[in-house]
Amino acid sequence: MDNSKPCIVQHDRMVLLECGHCAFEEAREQLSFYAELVKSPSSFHTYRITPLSLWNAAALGWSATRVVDSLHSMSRWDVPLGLIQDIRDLVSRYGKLTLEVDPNVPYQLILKSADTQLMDEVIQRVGMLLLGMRRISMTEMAFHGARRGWMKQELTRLGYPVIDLAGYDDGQRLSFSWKEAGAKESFQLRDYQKDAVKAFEGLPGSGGSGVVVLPCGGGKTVIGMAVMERLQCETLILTSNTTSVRQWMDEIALKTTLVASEIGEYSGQRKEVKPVTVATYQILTHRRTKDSEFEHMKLFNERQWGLIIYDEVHLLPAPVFRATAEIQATRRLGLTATLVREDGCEQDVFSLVGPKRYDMPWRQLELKGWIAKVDCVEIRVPMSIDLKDKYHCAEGKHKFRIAAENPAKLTVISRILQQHPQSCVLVIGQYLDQLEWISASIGAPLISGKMSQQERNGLYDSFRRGEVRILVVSKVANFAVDLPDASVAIEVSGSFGSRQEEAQRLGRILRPKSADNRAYFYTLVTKDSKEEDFAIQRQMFLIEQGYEYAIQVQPDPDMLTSINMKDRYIKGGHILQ
DNA sequence: CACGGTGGAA
DNA sequence: TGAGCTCCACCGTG
Repeated sequence: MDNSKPCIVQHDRMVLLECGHCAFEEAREQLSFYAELVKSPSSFHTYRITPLSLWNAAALGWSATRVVDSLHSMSRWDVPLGLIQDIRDLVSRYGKLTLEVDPNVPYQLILKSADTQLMDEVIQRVGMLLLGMRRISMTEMAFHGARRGWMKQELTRLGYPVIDLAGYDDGQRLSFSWKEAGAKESFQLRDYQKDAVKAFEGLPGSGGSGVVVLPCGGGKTVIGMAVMERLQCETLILTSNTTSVRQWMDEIALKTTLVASEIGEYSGQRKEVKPVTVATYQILTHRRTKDSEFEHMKLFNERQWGLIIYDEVHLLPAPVFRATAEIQATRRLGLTATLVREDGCEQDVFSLVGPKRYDMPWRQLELKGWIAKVDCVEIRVPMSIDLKDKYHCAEGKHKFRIAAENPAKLTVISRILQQHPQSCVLVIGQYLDQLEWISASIGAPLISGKMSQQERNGLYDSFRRGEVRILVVSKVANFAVDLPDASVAIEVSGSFGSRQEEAQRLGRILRPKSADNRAYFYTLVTKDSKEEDFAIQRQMFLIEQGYEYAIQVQPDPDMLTSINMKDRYIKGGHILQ
């Protein structure tokens, strides 16, 4: 055993990383390339090496040897031989199969592999299902190009992801450029943004489809536009909501020579199809009734798109995968801050949009000063004795809510507000009752989905101007792209364990700060309740990105204090000005 | 036809 | 494990 090493590598593909070890940071960085974090109890982070995590590494150019060497250099004991073999096997599978066009038969593709045994297996496994597929030699199989996406999906499921070299249609040409240097709007791509664009383009023949992972505030729209600018073609942009649709349109009009008449909005309100069209996912998947057809999917074929951009690709809904399978000859760029999905469709993103081409760890952007340095604190707030009784008597499904709405959280909120007397603060939560109560108690306005868009905008503006220092916000914070930036966020409750949600919320305070470039993220969790477990699950993604949550445990309650507090509220008095 | 409100879907 | 929010289509108004 070698205690100078931070990891324990197990034969079941799990890797335990000791927190607080002096080589922790470096090991975390290495693991982030080829493993995914699955658990993070206090003393050891648990990573899992999965086929998909290895294939994404392979797509970034990692060899099996490099993965094994990396593990070996961090492992306390010898890396299990079985695991080494697994890694060699899995990594080698990536690219055993390639997809190319048949130079002789139009619309025909050829699946190739030097491994004839593998070819036999593929024929056996997918051959029956696919009409018109035929073997043309020991190492080659031909099929119709319309099945390209379907084939890639099947082969990934089979465990042999194919490298797609069949190329792309360039689509209708569209000439434009960045607004010229010297103009007021001119700007420079940051180095990492240039790298991301280059990584997406790949070497000639490869690239042209895949995912770029960047934190909130990393400039994803800029990367999308930069890819468009390189390709000079008509482009379809899909994104999550109408505000984001307008943002894309505004950004494009502002930074490029494209003019408004060339940029269309395809949403519930407008149905424009122009050389650059921005649409919501929701309109594509909209159906009048449960089993009528998707009437807007035709958008994919309404023009000769040369590029499709999937903004927030982690939200891509299942029916859009199906449509995506049919347009594999079109270049595809996925953009996201968190490639993790809670529904296990990572594999479909991988096979249909493409592998991860670029990933910038959040902490590296922080070091360079592109985003704020954030202190994350988890505060464990005990329940009063009354509440403990209520909690233990409640049925399973009510327990979580009782814990989440623990009124003792209010004292902590007040204390935090006092600690940051000058800062702009967002109080973010899940339950409207709780938020209304908090809003009334601290005398700060509440923004929820009930509030009209106009009223929201008014409050956003006051907040931006500094007239309102504290905003209480519901789940609107998860969606509202126009919510102003703050430097302190207090999460008072959250949903079961959505890693995405936590990332979104942290993203609200990541924009660089003028003075010391620091921000604070507090998450309030009721001690000894189910909420603790969900909090851990939520935090997973950010821990994977290298954030650490300092844990503060509040002393057990003085029962009188919390009763007093409730009385004061009921009498309508504000606890804090 | 521009609205605001309602109900269904995810 | 479920509450909350958004988006879309429809249907009234004036």
